[in-house]
Amino acid sequence: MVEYQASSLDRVFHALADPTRREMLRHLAQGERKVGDLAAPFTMSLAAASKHLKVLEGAGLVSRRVQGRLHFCRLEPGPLADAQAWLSAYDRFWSARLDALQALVEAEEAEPPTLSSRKGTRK
Amino acid sequence: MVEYQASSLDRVFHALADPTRREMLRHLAQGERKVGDLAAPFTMSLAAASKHLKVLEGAGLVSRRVQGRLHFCRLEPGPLADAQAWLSAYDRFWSARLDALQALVEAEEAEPPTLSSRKGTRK
DNA sequence: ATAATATTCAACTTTTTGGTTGAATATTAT
DNA sequence: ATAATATTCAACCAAAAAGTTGAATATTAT
Repeated sequence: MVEYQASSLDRVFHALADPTRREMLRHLAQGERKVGDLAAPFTMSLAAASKHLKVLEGAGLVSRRVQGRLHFCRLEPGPLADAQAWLSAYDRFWSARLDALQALVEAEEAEPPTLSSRKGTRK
Repeated sequence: MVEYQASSLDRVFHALADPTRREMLRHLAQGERKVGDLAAPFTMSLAAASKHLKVLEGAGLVSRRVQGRLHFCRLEPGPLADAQAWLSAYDRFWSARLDALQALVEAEEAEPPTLSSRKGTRK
């Protein structure tokens, strides 16, 4: 292994690979939340939830503002945009796939099925 | 932990969280590749690279066609689209951020900064 | 000052991950 | 038949991840 340092994308995708953390982000999308509020929906201990939050922070997906004993977390969307940018390099693949499907459908619409047409009759 | 089964998104994001695997996808974006060709750029053993491929397959990101002793891998873009769909739920956050920036820039272009200009002037 | 609340920290456990090596399997070439 | 090639499999190892519990810290309320 000996990976001296995980890249930013490594950390972001890793952070997103856990359902607890994705759920936390979903809540944060509604606005700022206290650590305790973010932890509440889960059955795990508060310490465990706190660790998940640290992973999200480590990936830059969450920032925190401490006010007294309360820690308010907020969503930081930048790294999500980075992930999306990486994925968008592959857009052409599924758009190509969809284009092919659509072309098929349109061809069928233009030329309605006859007795000789094979299994593609829809609607 | 006790996670009885990882969800599809879990597997996809996990697969993307490793730079070796992302690099393999990048090569696969050029077209079909043999296992050996995919492994070649890396210093790790072939067995290790083969395991990475299995993770990609497990996430549905790669399929394989065996022809004699050659295994040809191809990119399966569907799960990437799923990941992108999940991320797109957060589009509004960074677009909001960018809109704010753009508004600032446009405001500066329209009305060049003066001594009295504050930061909130829009359109 | 004491108690309650919000959160982290430290130590520990179990599972998963990412890597190794050597042997096994299957296919193709000589 | 033998050798070379392409790939996986199995056993193992070390490090990281995900969880636990109990103690520590800091803040607010009584």
